[in-house]
This record gives sequence, structure tokens and C-alpha cells, in this order.
Amino acid sequence: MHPEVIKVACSNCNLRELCMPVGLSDQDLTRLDELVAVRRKVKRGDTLFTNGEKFTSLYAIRTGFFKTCLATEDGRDQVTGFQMAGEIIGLDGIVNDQHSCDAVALEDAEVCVMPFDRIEEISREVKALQHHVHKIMSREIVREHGVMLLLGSMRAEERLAAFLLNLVQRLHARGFSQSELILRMTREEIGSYLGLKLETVSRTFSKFVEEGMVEVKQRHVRILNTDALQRLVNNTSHCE
Amino acid sequence: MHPEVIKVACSNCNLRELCMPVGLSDQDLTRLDELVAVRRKVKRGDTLFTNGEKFTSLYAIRTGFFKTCLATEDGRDQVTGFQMAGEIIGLDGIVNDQHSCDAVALEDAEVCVMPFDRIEEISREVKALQHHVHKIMSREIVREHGVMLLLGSMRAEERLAAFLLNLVQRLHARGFSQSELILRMTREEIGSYLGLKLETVSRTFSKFVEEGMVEVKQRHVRILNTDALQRLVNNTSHCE
DNA sequence: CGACACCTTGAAGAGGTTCAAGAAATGTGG
DNA sequence: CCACATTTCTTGAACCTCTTCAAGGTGTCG
Repeated sequence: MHPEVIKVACSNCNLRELCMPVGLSDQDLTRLDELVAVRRKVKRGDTLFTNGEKFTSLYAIRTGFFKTCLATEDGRDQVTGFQMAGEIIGLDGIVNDQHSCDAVALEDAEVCVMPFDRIEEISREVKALQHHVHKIMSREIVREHGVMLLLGSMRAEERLAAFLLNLVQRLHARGFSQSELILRMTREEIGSYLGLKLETVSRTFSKFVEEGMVEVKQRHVRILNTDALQRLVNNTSHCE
Repeated sequence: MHPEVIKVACSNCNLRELCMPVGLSDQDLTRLDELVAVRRKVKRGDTLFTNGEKFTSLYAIRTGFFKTCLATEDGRDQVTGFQMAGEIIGLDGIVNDQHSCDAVALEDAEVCVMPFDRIEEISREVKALQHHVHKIMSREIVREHGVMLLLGSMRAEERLAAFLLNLVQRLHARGFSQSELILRMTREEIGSYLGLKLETVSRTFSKFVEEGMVEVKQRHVRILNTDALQRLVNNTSHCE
């Protein structure tokens, strides 16, 4: 099915601290290596899984960048998140044993395939892994609360500012610049995630540039004034 | 601390099939009874937990109705969900060992307090419970995806229609009417959840009444035309 | 019964969308 | 490697939905 697969081990993966629990005994670490069945490469534009597909595994992103999106029959389309190296995707599939959204690679990517029954099996023996899995799911719930706050109460500028700050913050945690980033997604995908039309995203970028808060050359963004963006997000002037 | 507490057992709770896994052996059922430490009553308007509070337990709602909401320092306030009997709240607290939102009772309520370390302990022994916990968290993630779709791509009428249909559907699953319901929340709370102002919620209700889709007397709502509401939600005319 | 919270409705206004056109970047095939 | 097709991005102008502000009505609870 997927010819692009390689056997691997977690215990000496350089991303381990991002996607796995820390402070394990050697014994537990050995158990952990049984977690990842194989790796899988996903070409840009291809899907890792799609809505309706049988759920078998969670995926830890090793390299590359994904979006997850919900497409309904009637043509609505909502990007529910963007995921980068060290993050886990596929959690949506557990409840009904099938995925309820699409995961699309926005650049060539490689993931670790972790069969979920194996995760549950090892979780029953390794407390730290069990708690880690719970934390990952809880983190996703809290993240989505934040998106609801964004979609429910912020104006366009505030949304885009929050989006940019969130992206650089996550990239910075991975060793990239605090102020510079390359957007892996189109204006339309940003818009879908933020509940805005692509034109509004574009206009808002232009506004930020005019005001000297960022430099934008297509998908290259340099943040010139983090504080100003942060102030936008924390703005009290539009709320009761 | 909480004087209103009573010792109880899950195994013969009439809500068990809503919040607990089914098809357990008698032995497993006995283990399950260790799950609920106590029950706790929460008066209307009081909080079950608040943002920043130390996380210790998940709560299964026995009776009553809650909202969870996110209030930021700068005055933003977002209702992230409404919860009714048989539903589990508190999942947000796992990731950082403290709650990240407030849970407020919208009517007098009673919950089963399930200390999370005990949940994890028993999960390691009872496979069905382990998987059940995973499903509950995954379900919450998927539910929030749906809210993101709503907030990101629907217009006011569509949002309110989706909201009403979701509520009656859940109430119906609990043995209540398919067409009649009493709203436990204010227009403002509905608006916060749906990303609308209370006036817009009120106007949209009035519009539905004019069009003969529902009857509304304050918080009493009778749905006269479910299909019409459903068609609104599935409307293709405003999407690409 | 009076105070307070909640709801409804109107009118004006703002923010975002839609439609449209053109420019810039990207990818493809010869 | 260049020319062309395609995708992506930007910007303008008109329009529309929802918000804001305001006033009055309804319901509820001590």
C-alpha cells in the first residue's frame, strides 16, 4: 500500500522530547520503541488520512507541515488546524473508529505511524506514556478552546495577529527564528482557519505592513513588532 | 470544603450507559465503583471549577446543566460548550494540571467526582475503561471541530439552526422531546457560544418564528419544522 | 410590588464579503 | 531553459450581514 516505509526507533529520535514523555527508565524506553511501526512519507498535496477512512494509528510528524480540514457535502470547508514537526495528528479518529477530517501535507513530510492499539497496550504498562497520551488529547482540546475564542470574539486583525504569534512561537520552540517565518499555506487556507475570506487576509497583511508591524513578501513574513501584535490580540477596546 | 457530598456506586446508576463503557464483567463493574469518590451538588450560578484552579478530577454530570467558558483578562468571554446529564467535563485540566476554563451551573446540578489519578489507575487494569476515556476525549475534539466549522463558515441563521438541532438531538437521546426544549441559557450565552451578539440571536429567533419554523416563548422553544432547520444548516447557496 | 435581569425591536453604522481585474509567483512541457 | 498556463496574491468598489446604540417591554424573584 505505502511503499515509502522504514523501520525506526523512538529512543534516539531527536524529536522525542516533543512527542514523547521524558524521564523514562531504559526499560520503558525499550517498550516505547515498539510504538512506532513504521515511518511513512507523504508528498506535498497528498493526504495522510481522509474523512471516513478507518482509524488505525496516530501519527507523529517528523518533518513537514500539515493542515487538517473538515469538508462537508454541502461545500463548506474548514481548516481545523496546522501541524508541524513533533505534533501528533489523528486523534479525531478514536471516537468512531474512523477519521472525521482530512490531513493534507502542505510540504513533503514524513510521519511516524503509531498503531493505536499498540499505544493503548503500552499505555497500560507504562504510566508515563498513559499520562502523556492524556495530556496530548487535553492539549488539543485546550487549543481548540483558543480557536473558538478567536473565531467567536476577535476581529480580523486580531485573528491574524494571534495566528502569526502562535506560528512563530511554535516554530521558535523548534529552534527557528522568533521573528521570521515562511507560511506553508495559502491565504485561502489561513482564511479558512481564521473564519475570513482570503481577500480579508491579504488586506489585513497589507495593513500590518503599512503600520510597520511586519514585512511580507508572499509567504515570507518577518515580524518587526511583536509587542504591537500582542497588544492587538489582548486588545480590550472592543470588548465589554 | 464541599459539605454537599454523598458516597455512591456507578454499577447501578441509571446514567451509566451514557458516561461509562458498556458490556463489562461483574468484576470490572466492581472496579468501576471505585472511580467515583463522591457526588457534589452545585447550585445554579455557582462554579464547579474555575480557570487556574488545580485539576484533580473529571466530573460526570448526573443532573443539571452547565456551560464552560473562557474569560480572558482583557474582557473577552467565550462560551465553549453547554453540557447536560451524562456528559463529562474537566478534560481541559489534564494538560497543565490546572483548569483552563470555568464550568458554571446554569441550573441546580449534581455531579459525580472522579479523581483523575484513580481513572488512570483503573484504566491500566480495565481495557474497556481505558478505551472509553480515549473515546470521550476524542469525541470532545471532534465536537469542537464542528464548532469551528460553525464559527468559521456559517451565517447567523445557520448557526442558530445548528445549535437548536444539536440541543434537541442530545435531549432526545436522554428521553426528552424531539421538538420541544427549554433553554437553560440566556440569549447572551447562546450568542457567545455562536459568535453572535445577543440582539442577533434574538432577531434570528424572531425570524424563525415569522417563517413558522419554531415557536418561541422566552426560553420555551418548540421546533415546528426540523427539516427546514436542517436545510438551513446544510445550505449550499452561500458556499463555493 | 418594585427592582433587576432578560428579551425584543428599530435605526444607523462598521467590518467583512463579494465581484472583478490585474499582477506576481509557480509549475509544466516542449 | 524559456514560454505559457495556472495558481496565488493584491487591490478597488459596491454591497450585505451583523453590530452598536437606544428604548421599551416582559418576566422573575425577593
